[in-house]
Amino acid sequence: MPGTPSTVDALVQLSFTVQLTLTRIAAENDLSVTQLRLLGILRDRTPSMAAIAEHLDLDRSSVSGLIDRAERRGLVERVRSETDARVILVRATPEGLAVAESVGTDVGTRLERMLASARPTDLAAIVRLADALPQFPV
Amino acid sequence: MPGTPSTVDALVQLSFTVQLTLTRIAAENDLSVTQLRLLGILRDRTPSMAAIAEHLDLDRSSVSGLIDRAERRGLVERVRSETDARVILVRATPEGLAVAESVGTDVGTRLERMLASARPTDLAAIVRLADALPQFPV
DNA sequence: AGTATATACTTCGTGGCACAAACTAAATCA
DNA sequence: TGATTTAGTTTGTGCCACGAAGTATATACT
Repeated sequence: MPGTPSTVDALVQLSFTVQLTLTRIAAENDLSVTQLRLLGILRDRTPSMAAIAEHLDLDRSSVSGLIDRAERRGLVERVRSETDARVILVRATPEGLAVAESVGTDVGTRLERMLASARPTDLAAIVRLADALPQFPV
Repeated sequence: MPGTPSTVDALVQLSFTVQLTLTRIAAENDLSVTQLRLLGILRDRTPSMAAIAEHLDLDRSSVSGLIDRAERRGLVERVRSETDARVILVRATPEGLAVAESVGTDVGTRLERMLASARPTDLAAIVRLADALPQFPV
Protein backbone atom coordinates (compact mmCIF):
# COMPACT_ATOMS: atom_id res chain seq x y z
CA MET A 1 0.00 0.00 0.00
CA PRO A 2 1.59 3.24 -1.06
CA GLY A 3 1.30 6.32 1.12
CA THR A 4 1.08 4.28 4.27
CA PRO A 5 2.90 4.96 7.52
CA SER A 6 5.99 3.13 6.34
CA THR A 7 6.33 5.49 3.39
CA VAL A 8 5.90 8.54 5.57
CA ASP A 9 8.39 7.19 8.08
CA ALA A 10 10.89 6.53 5.32
CA LEU A 11 10.48 10.02 3.97
CA VAL A 12 10.95 11.59 7.38
CA GLN A 13 13.97 9.46 8.14
CA LEU A 14 15.50 10.28 4.77
CA SER A 15 14.92 13.93 5.43
CA PHE A 16 16.63 13.85 8.82
CA THR A 17 19.57 11.95 7.40
CA VAL A 18 20.07 14.65 4.79
CA GLN A 19 19.62 17.39 7.36
CA LEU A 20 22.17 15.80 9.65
CA THR A 21 24.69 15.78 6.83
CA LEU A 22 23.96 19.42 6.06
CA THR A 23 24.18 20.38 9.72
CA ARG A 24 27.56 18.72 10.04
CA ILE A 25 29.00 20.29 6.91
CA ALA A 26 27.70 23.65 8.04
CA ALA A 27 29.26 23.20 11.48
CA GLU A 28 32.60 22.18 9.97
CA ASN A 29 32.57 25.50 8.15
CA ASP A 30 31.39 27.38 11.22
CA LEU A 31 28.05 28.09 9.62
CA SER A 32 24.44 27.32 10.43
CA VAL A 33 22.22 25.45 8.00
CA THR A 34 20.44 28.71 7.32
CA GLN A 35 23.69 30.46 6.42
CA LEU A 36 24.48 27.50 4.19
CA ARG A 37 21.16 27.84 2.41
CA LEU A 38 21.74 31.56 2.08
CA LEU A 39 25.09 31.03 0.40
CA GLY A 40 23.46 28.52 -1.90
CA ILE A 41 20.99 31.14 -3.01
CA LEU A 42 23.65 33.78 -3.51
CA ARG A 43 25.73 31.59 -5.79
CA ASP A 44 23.77 32.71 -8.79
CA ARG A 45 21.57 35.58 -7.60
CA THR A 46 21.63 38.98 -5.93
CA PRO A 47 18.19 39.02 -4.35
CA SER A 48 16.47 41.59 -2.20
CA MET A 49 15.98 41.03 1.51
CA ALA A 50 12.32 40.28 0.83
CA ALA A 51 13.18 37.70 -1.83
CA ILE A 52 15.51 35.96 0.59
CA ALA A 53 12.81 35.90 3.24
CA GLU A 54 10.40 34.32 0.82
CA HIS A 55 12.91 31.80 -0.44
CA LEU A 56 13.89 30.69 3.05
CA ASP A 57 10.34 30.99 4.39
CA LEU A 58 11.48 33.37 7.12
CA ASP A 59 10.10 36.53 8.59
CA ARG A 60 11.78 39.61 7.18
CA SER A 61 13.03 40.57 10.57
CA SER A 62 14.83 37.24 10.76
CA VAL A 63 16.58 37.98 7.49
CA SER A 64 17.89 41.29 8.79
CA GLY A 65 19.74 39.51 11.56
CA LEU A 66 20.87 36.72 9.27
CA ILE A 67 22.43 39.16 6.83
CA ASP A 68 23.90 41.19 9.69
CA ARG A 69 25.83 38.18 10.88
CA ALA A 70 26.87 37.08 7.41
CA GLU A 71 28.01 40.60 6.62
CA ARG A 72 29.98 40.80 9.84
CA ARG A 73 31.85 37.71 8.68
CA GLY A 74 32.56 39.20 5.31
CA LEU A 75 30.55 36.61 3.40
CA VAL A 76 27.98 39.01 2.06
CA GLU A 77 27.36 42.68 1.39
CA ARG A 78 24.33 44.94 1.20
CA VAL A 79 23.86 46.97 -1.96
CA ARG A 80 21.25 49.67 -2.36
CA SER A 81 19.02 49.14 -5.36
CA GLU A 82 19.37 51.89 -7.93
CA THR A 83 15.80 51.65 -9.10
CA ASP A 84 14.08 51.60 -5.72
CA ALA A 85 15.69 53.28 -2.75
CA ARG A 86 13.76 51.11 -0.32
CA VAL A 87 15.16 47.80 -1.42
CA ILE A 88 18.48 46.34 -0.42
CA LEU A 89 20.14 43.71 -2.55
CA VAL A 90 22.36 41.10 -1.00
CA ARG A 91 25.45 39.97 -2.86
CA ALA A 92 28.02 37.35 -1.91
CA THR A 93 31.53 38.71 -1.51
CA PRO A 94 34.36 36.89 -3.27
CA GLU A 95 35.09 35.16 0.01
CA GLY A 96 31.43 34.27 0.38
CA LEU A 97 31.38 32.83 -3.12
CA ALA A 98 34.45 30.78 -2.37
CA VAL A 99 32.86 29.36 0.76
CA ALA A 100 29.66 28.68 -1.17
CA GLU A 101 31.55 26.74 -3.83
CA SER A 102 33.51 24.76 -1.31
CA VAL A 103 30.50 23.91 0.78
CA GLY A 104 28.48 23.09 -2.31
CA THR A 105 30.94 20.53 -3.61
CA ASP A 106 31.28 19.14 -0.11
CA VAL A 107 27.54 18.57 0.09
CA GLY A 108 27.60 16.95 -3.33
CA THR A 109 30.44 14.65 -2.42
CA ARG A 110 29.02 13.54 0.89
CA LEU A 111 25.51 12.93 -0.38
CA GLU A 112 26.74 11.12 -3.46
CA ARG A 113 28.78 8.90 -1.22
CA MET A 114 25.64 8.17 0.76
CA LEU A 115 23.79 7.29 -2.41
CA ALA A 116 26.57 5.20 -3.83
CA SER A 117 25.02 1.89 -2.89
CA ALA A 118 21.51 2.76 -4.01
CA ARG A 119 19.88 1.39 -7.13
CA PRO A 120 19.93 3.79 -10.07
CA THR A 121 16.21 3.33 -10.61
CA ASP A 122 15.53 4.40 -7.03
CA LEU A 123 17.54 7.55 -7.57
CA ALA A 124 15.50 8.34 -10.61
CA ALA A 125 12.42 7.98 -8.43
CA ILE A 126 13.80 10.59 -6.04
CA VAL A 127 14.20 13.06 -8.84
CA ARG A 128 10.68 12.44 -10.09
CA LEU A 129 9.28 12.82 -6.60
CA ALA A 130 11.10 16.05 -5.90
CA ASP A 131 9.86 17.45 -9.16
CA ALA A 132 6.30 16.34 -8.53
CA LEU A 133 5.91 17.47 -4.92
CA PRO A 134 4.41 20.84 -4.34
CA GLN A 135 7.02 23.47 -3.75
CA PHE A 136 5.08 24.62 -0.77
CA PRO A 137 3.97 21.80 1.40
CA VAL A 138 0.32 21.58 2.30
CA MET B 1 23.69 9.07 -14.67
CA PRO B 2 22.75 8.25 -11.11
CA GLY B 3 24.31 10.13 -8.23
CA THR B 4 24.79 13.25 -10.25
CA PRO B 5 24.07 16.78 -9.12
CA SER B 6 20.43 16.53 -10.12
CA THR B 7 19.95 13.60 -7.79
CA VAL B 8 21.62 15.40 -4.92
CA ASP B 9 19.60 18.52 -5.59
CA ALA B 10 16.41 16.50 -5.62
CA LEU B 11 17.29 14.84 -2.35
CA VAL B 12 18.09 18.15 -0.69
CA GLN B 13 14.95 19.76 -1.99
CA LEU B 14 12.86 16.82 -0.85
CA SER B 15 14.45 17.05 2.56
CA PHE B 16 13.68 20.75 2.92
CA THR B 17 10.10 20.21 1.82
CA VAL B 18 9.62 17.62 4.53
CA GLN B 19 11.35 19.81 7.10
CA LEU B 20 9.16 22.75 6.21
CA THR B 21 6.08 20.63 6.79
CA LEU B 22 7.43 19.44 10.12
CA THR B 23 8.37 22.98 11.14
CA ARG B 24 4.90 24.21 10.38
CA ILE B 25 3.14 21.42 12.21
CA ALA B 26 5.43 21.98 15.16
CA ALA B 27 4.73 25.71 15.14
CA GLU B 28 1.00 25.12 14.98
CA ASN B 29 1.35 23.14 18.18
CA ASP B 30 3.69 25.69 19.69
CA LEU B 31 6.59 23.28 19.56
CA SER B 32 9.98 23.23 17.91
CA VAL B 33 11.01 20.47 15.55
CA THR B 34 13.29 19.17 18.25
CA GLN B 35 10.43 18.96 20.74
CA LEU B 36 8.43 17.20 18.06
CA ARG B 37 11.16 14.64 17.56
CA LEU B 38 11.42 14.22 21.30
CA LEU B 39 7.74 13.44 21.62
CA GLY B 40 8.08 10.98 18.75
CA ILE B 41 10.74 9.14 20.68
CA LEU B 42 8.76 9.12 23.90
CA ARG B 43 5.70 7.56 22.29
CA ASP B 44 7.07 4.11 22.88
CA ARG B 45 10.10 4.54 25.11
CA THR B 46 11.29 5.95 28.43
CA PRO B 47 14.91 6.63 27.64
CA SER B 48 17.68 8.13 29.70
CA MET B 49 18.96 11.63 29.04
CA ALA B 50 22.04 10.14 27.40
CA ALA B 51 19.94 7.95 25.12
CA ILE B 52 17.95 10.97 24.02
CA ALA B 53 21.13 12.89 23.30
CA GLU B 54 22.41 10.06 21.15
CA HIS B 55 19.14 9.62 19.35
CA LEU B 56 18.83 13.31 18.51
CA ASP B 57 22.56 13.73 17.93
CA LEU B 58 22.74 16.49 20.53
CA ASP B 59 25.16 17.38 23.25
CA ARG B 60 23.99 16.22 26.67
CA SER B 61 23.87 19.73 27.91
CA SER B 62 21.44 20.58 25.13
CA VAL B 63 19.16 17.79 26.26
CA SER B 64 19.06 19.15 29.79
CA GLY B 65 17.57 22.40 28.52
CA LEU B 66 15.27 20.62 26.09
CA ILE B 67 13.79 18.48 28.86
CA ASP B 68 13.62 21.47 31.20
CA ARG B 69 11.38 23.30 28.77
CA ALA B 70 9.28 20.25 27.94
CA GLU B 71 8.85 19.53 31.63
CA ARG B 72 7.84 23.11 32.33
CA ARG B 73 5.05 22.64 29.81
CA GLY B 74 3.90 19.44 31.41
CA LEU B 75 4.71 17.28 28.39
CA VAL B 76 7.34 15.20 30.07
CA GLU B 77 8.63 14.17 33.47
CA ARG B 78 11.96 13.12 34.90
CA VAL B 79 12.08 9.82 36.75
CA ARG B 80 15.08 8.61 38.71
CA SER B 81 16.27 5.20 37.64
CA GLU B 82 15.94 2.61 40.39
CA THR B 83 18.93 0.62 39.29
CA ASP B 84 21.41 3.47 38.82
CA ALA B 85 21.03 6.61 40.85
CA ARG B 86 22.94 8.66 38.30
CA VAL B 87 20.57 8.15 35.42
CA ILE B 88 17.37 10.02 34.82
CA LEU B 89 14.67 8.54 32.67
CA VAL B 90 12.34 10.75 30.69
CA ARG B 91 8.72 9.79 30.35
CA ALA B 92 5.92 11.50 28.45
CA THR B 93 3.05 12.64 30.64
CA PRO B 94 -0.49 11.74 29.57
CA GLU B 95 -0.76 15.22 28.09
CA GLY B 96 2.55 14.75 26.32
CA LEU B 97 1.39 11.45 24.91
CA ALA B 98 -1.80 13.04 23.68
CA VAL B 99 0.14 15.78 21.93
CA ALA B 100 2.49 13.18 20.47
CA GLU B 101 -0.42 11.20 19.05
CA SER B 102 -2.11 14.24 17.63
CA VAL B 103 1.05 15.59 16.05
CA GLY B 104 1.98 12.17 14.76
CA THR B 105 -1.26 11.68 12.89
CA ASP B 106 -1.03 15.25 11.65
CA VAL B 107 2.38 14.59 10.16
CA GLY B 108 1.08 11.41 8.59
CA THR B 109 -1.91 13.12 7.07
CA ARG B 110 -0.01 16.06 5.66
CA LEU B 111 2.80 14.04 4.20
CA GLU B 112 0.45 11.48 2.72
CA ARG B 113 -1.45 14.29 1.10
CA MET B 114 1.81 15.51 -0.39
CA LEU B 115 2.55 12.05 -1.71
CA ALA B 116 -0.92 11.49 -3.05
CA SER B 117 -0.04 12.26 -6.64
CA ALA B 118 3.19 10.29 -6.69
CA ARG B 119 3.61 6.98 -8.43
CA PRO B 120 3.40 3.98 -6.12
CA THR B 121 6.63 2.59 -7.52
CA ASP B 122 8.43 5.82 -6.62
CA LEU B 123 7.16 5.55 -3.07
CA ALA B 124 8.50 2.06 -2.85
CA ALA B 125 11.84 3.45 -3.96
CA ILE B 126 11.79 5.92 -1.06
CA VAL B 127 11.30 3.13 1.41
CA ARG B 128 14.14 1.12 -0.10
CA LEU B 129 16.42 4.12 -0.05
CA ALA B 130 15.67 5.02 3.54
CA ASP B 131 16.37 1.45 4.56
CA ALA B 132 19.59 1.30 2.59
CA LEU B 133 21.13 4.60 3.62
CA PRO B 134 23.50 4.56 6.54
CA GLN B 135 21.81 5.58 9.75
CA PHE B 136 24.67 7.92 10.41
CA PRO B 137 25.59 9.98 7.42
CA VAL B 138 29.17 9.92 6.28
C1' DA C 1 0.25 68.90 -5.91
C1' DG C 2 -0.60 66.87 -1.51
C1' DT C 3 -2.17 63.55 1.45
C1' DA C 4 -3.04 58.65 2.42
C1' DT C 5 -1.66 54.11 1.90
C1' DA C 6 1.43 50.45 0.87
C1' DT C 7 6.01 48.42 0.68
C1' DA C 8 10.96 47.47 2.22
C1' DC C 9 13.70 47.09 5.77
C1' DT C 10 15.33 47.66 10.76
C1' DT C 11 15.12 47.57 15.77
C1' DC C 12 13.79 45.69 20.09
C1' DG C 13 12.29 42.32 23.20
C1' DT C 14 11.44 37.44 24.04
C1' DG C 15 12.46 32.75 23.99
C1' DG C 16 14.18 28.40 22.05
C1' DC C 17 18.30 25.89 20.37
C1' DA C 18 22.99 24.25 20.64
C1' DC C 19 27.60 24.08 22.12
C1' DA C 20 31.80 23.84 25.28
C1' DA C 21 33.79 24.04 29.74
C1' DA C 22 33.44 23.48 34.49
C1' DC C 23 30.96 21.24 38.12
C1' DT C 24 28.39 17.54 41.30
C1' DA C 25 27.11 13.01 42.37
C1' DA C 26 27.15 8.16 41.85
C1' DA C 27 29.19 3.90 40.12
C1' DT C 28 33.12 1.13 39.00
C1' DC C 29 37.90 -0.18 38.91
C1' DA C 30 42.18 -1.35 40.91
C1' DT D 1 39.95 2.74 50.03
C1' DG D 2 41.25 5.89 46.54
C1' DA D 3 41.27 6.95 41.50
C1' DT D 4 38.68 7.03 37.47
C1' DT D 5 34.68 6.89 34.66
C1' DT D 6 29.91 7.92 33.76
C1' DA D 7 25.39 10.69 34.06
C1' DG D 8 23.56 14.77 34.32
C1' DT D 9 23.47 19.98 35.31
C1' DT D 10 24.96 24.79 35.21
C1' DT D 11 26.83 28.79 33.09
C1' DG D 12 28.16 31.66 29.41
C1' DT D 13 28.05 32.58 24.42
C1' DG D 14 25.98 33.07 20.13
C1' DC D 15 22.69 31.99 16.55
C1' DC D 16 17.90 31.60 15.08
C1' DA D 17 13.18 33.07 14.67
C1' DC D 18 9.21 35.59 15.70
C1' DG D 19 6.01 39.70 16.37
C1' DA D 20 5.29 44.48 17.19
C1' DA D 21 6.66 48.99 16.49
C1' DG D 22 9.38 52.27 13.95
C1' DT D 23 11.69 54.79 9.64
C1' DA D 24 12.03 55.78 4.90
C1' DT D 25 10.62 55.53 0.25
C1' DA D 26 7.28 54.71 -3.39
C1' DT D 27 2.63 54.59 -5.21
C1' DA D 28 -2.40 55.74 -5.35
C1' DC D 29 -5.98 58.85 -4.91
C1' DT D 30 -8.55 63.03 -5.52
